[in-house]
Amino acid sequence: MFGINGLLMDSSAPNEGDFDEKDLQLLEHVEDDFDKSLEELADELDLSKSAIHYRLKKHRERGVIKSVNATLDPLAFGLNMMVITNVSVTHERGYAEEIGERLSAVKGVEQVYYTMGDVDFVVISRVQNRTQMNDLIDEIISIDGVNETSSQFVMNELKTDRKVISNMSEQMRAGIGSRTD
Amino acid sequence: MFGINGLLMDSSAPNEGDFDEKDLQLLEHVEDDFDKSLEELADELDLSKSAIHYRLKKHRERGVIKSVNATLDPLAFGLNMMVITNVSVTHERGYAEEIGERLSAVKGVEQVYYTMGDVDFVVISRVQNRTQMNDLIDEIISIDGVNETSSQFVMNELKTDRKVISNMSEQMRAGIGSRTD
DNA sequence: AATGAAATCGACCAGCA
DNA sequence: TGCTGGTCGATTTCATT
Repeated sequence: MFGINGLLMDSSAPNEGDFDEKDLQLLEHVEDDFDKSLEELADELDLSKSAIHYRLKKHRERGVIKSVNATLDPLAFGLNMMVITNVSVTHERGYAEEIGERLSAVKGVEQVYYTMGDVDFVVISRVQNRTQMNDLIDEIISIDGVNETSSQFVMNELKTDRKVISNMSEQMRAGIGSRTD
Repeated sequence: MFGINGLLMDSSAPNEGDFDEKDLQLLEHVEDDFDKSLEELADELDLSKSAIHYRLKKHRERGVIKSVNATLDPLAFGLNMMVITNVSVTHERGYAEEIGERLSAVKGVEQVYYTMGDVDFVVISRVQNRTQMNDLIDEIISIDGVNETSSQFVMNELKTDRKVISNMSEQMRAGIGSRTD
């Protein structure tokens, strides 16, 4: 269950790459901004409006486009403090998954990663003030199996975007579909 | 026009909260799924289609909704390895910002945080294979001013969503607008 | 996989509470 | 300021190639 690739390659079918350059351009565009009209996209990519629509639909059906979401400004809700917490747990195997779920359920927690090495989980959270930060860390510590935590306060979010495609190098773009690991 | 708060309410203004319960519900919905039709949203929130449209437009104009984006599946592009890298830098102040920019520009890097404490940057990256992972870490090390790095391989992404609103506790929801830190 | 026509949906406006 | 109802234009869908 916890194989190296096991959890990353699960259920929702790892869609093998089958993209031409137009697809990558299109996906890069909509990843960055889904408000663009079909016409704009059609012009930029030199395709007909219908073709754009057809491709988008296909990518949705195949799960390449998982969803379309509004991106909200956390500051608009007073969420101006961010913390990165390293969590180590007591190694009674089997509990890891449950602890991960518990961590994910803590209010204010935004990201949870299970990692190899001495630190077991990396938890990224967002809160409004110091009181909430203390409460959040207390809640994490109180989870059964959590051994030790150490937190770093984020002073500046330099990059937070999830732009999968524009983050890729040329090499990565070339490597789509090929499995050379 | 420019009252007591005038200067605080300017242009790029961290938008002070001014949300009723309907706003929060609406924003929670569109943050989770922007594909819902105005009609669906109108039904769920007991408002007219026009009212939903009106509110969404307002939130956009105020920057509460920063953008609308397609969320892509990284696995569809073979990006099935994730690394969290702690980067410490030589403390010649003033360089930090430039180093942050350089880190952000490295292909494959998804998130960069500048933190307090002994570790200076936390960098989260996504690559397709071990070769790319090594290349990426080499590139980070080669950045001028970077002192030391230590990386953790991510075995499982338990939570990666940026659902600002659904991640908030009741206390946080109540705390919108009030500044009690 | 792409097209064009027909049905559906969202954007905008003037007016109103 | 927030909302309504109606109109117009854009988008989605579908039958065809």
